[in-house]
Amino acid sequence: MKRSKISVLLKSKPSAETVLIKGWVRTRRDSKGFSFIEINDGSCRENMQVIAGQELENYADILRLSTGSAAAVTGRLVASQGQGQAWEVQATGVEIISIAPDAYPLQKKRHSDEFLRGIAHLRPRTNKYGAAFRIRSELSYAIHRFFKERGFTYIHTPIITASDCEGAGEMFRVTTLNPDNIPKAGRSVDYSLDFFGRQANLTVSGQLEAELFALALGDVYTFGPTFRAENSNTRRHAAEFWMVEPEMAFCDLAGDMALGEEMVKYLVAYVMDECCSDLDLFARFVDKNLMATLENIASSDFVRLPYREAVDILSSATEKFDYEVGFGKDLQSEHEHYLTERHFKKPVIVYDYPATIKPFYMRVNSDGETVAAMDVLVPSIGEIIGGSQREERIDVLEARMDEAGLLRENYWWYLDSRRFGSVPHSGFGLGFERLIMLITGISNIRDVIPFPRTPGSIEF
RNA sequence: UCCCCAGUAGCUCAGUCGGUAGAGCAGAUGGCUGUUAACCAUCGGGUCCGUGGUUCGAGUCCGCGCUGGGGAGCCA
Repeated sequence: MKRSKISVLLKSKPSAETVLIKGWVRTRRDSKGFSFIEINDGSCRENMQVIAGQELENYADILRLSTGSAAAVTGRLVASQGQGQAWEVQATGVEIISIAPDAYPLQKKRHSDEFLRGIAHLRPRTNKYGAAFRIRSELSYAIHRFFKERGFTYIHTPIITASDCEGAGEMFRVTTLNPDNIPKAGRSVDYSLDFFGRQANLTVSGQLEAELFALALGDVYTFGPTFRAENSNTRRHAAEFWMVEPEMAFCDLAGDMALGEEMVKYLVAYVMDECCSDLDLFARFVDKNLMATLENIASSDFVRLPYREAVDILSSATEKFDYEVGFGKDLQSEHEHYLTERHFKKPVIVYDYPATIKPFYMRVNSDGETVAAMDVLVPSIGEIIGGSQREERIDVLEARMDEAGLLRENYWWYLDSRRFGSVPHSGFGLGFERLIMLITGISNIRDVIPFPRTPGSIEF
């Protein structure tokens, strides 16, 4: 018989038909003459309650099924006589696939996130992490669907790159040179002997490559891993994370902001519609205000706030800040929190930042001192999207590169895109893990990545 | 990288003024019951993170280190 997923069985109609389920024992409760076994197969948060009677020939063995053990159960799917679940399986056969010894670290009680991080190979077997990673999967699908519905083309930009993308952060080196015997050309490393014949790194952004494809295919996006070797030790940073980067030809900053807002709302609404059961777990046990927060995001208009006005608001706030506010200074975490959580109480898009604090590729505004940049700030998480209209005028772009100390010859291909058929275009980067944090209420990025990489931590 | 906090049973934690180790859950055994974080009883269970020091005596106080967490910076 073909095995049925519990998620499918729970949605089916009563038929008393014989089914086969396979999964892991979450808990077992014995009664006189029979035993209740809760089986979870990972297809959904809910367990299937199995009734195993003493008439089963291996009943003595069934009583040894401990939490974490694996079993295959054949039986009739019937309406449950008890409270708490609609369905149950009256077992006609229980095959014990494997018994988990007492040393199994997961118990049928709440564990701390810190403890579970230490057993990242087992934590997806818990309700909370199973739900988190199912939502992560659903969100990935929703991202592709969002762009598909809008005619975007999915681009795979390179993971290994030679461009040091305007110093978006420290980069991981990619090399096949022997660290114990590095070839030198004079005092510096002779990269001509390295695999690619020059210095290579893991990508910190697919943006520059995505721009080239936007200027060919119109609307494109990337969705893949990104690497930052920054020594960041916070609940919002990881060395390896996933980023979504749409890039649109013939699009200005207003269109960029509109897409960012539309996308965040779409994804929030998607999970609210499609992941009710998993989301409910987070709303009940992780963040009591989660549903109100999500409804607020899905239904309210995001504030559009020029950087200058943000500075004015912060300057006249009665709140005391540790960091000074002023034109030319970047907004600090405390400022973002104030704007989204206390002043506006909803997502805020700050735009038109001073050119001095933004990278070379952002389009210089007519005032000459600001650039067409925008950050989408959300309560609790802070910056979830950073984007801009790109500088399409080659003379301005080259001047900005010179100011930033970047060598034009290293970006000849990027500059070519402005030389041949350049058009206004815009894009942004959305931190995928931060989005999951926003939607689930999970407060640490290490808990929304299956096997997180952070400074000093790469066990799994 | 900086600042702060924590580390005690398999897990979550308590441990008073410095006086020699506790609870709940988990486990084992028995009982009861269409149960549902099942329940009741009994039992077993400790390198108090490591190291050095103060003291008659350190889980407790002090130094150093390790690990984890929170905040900041950087950013998504």
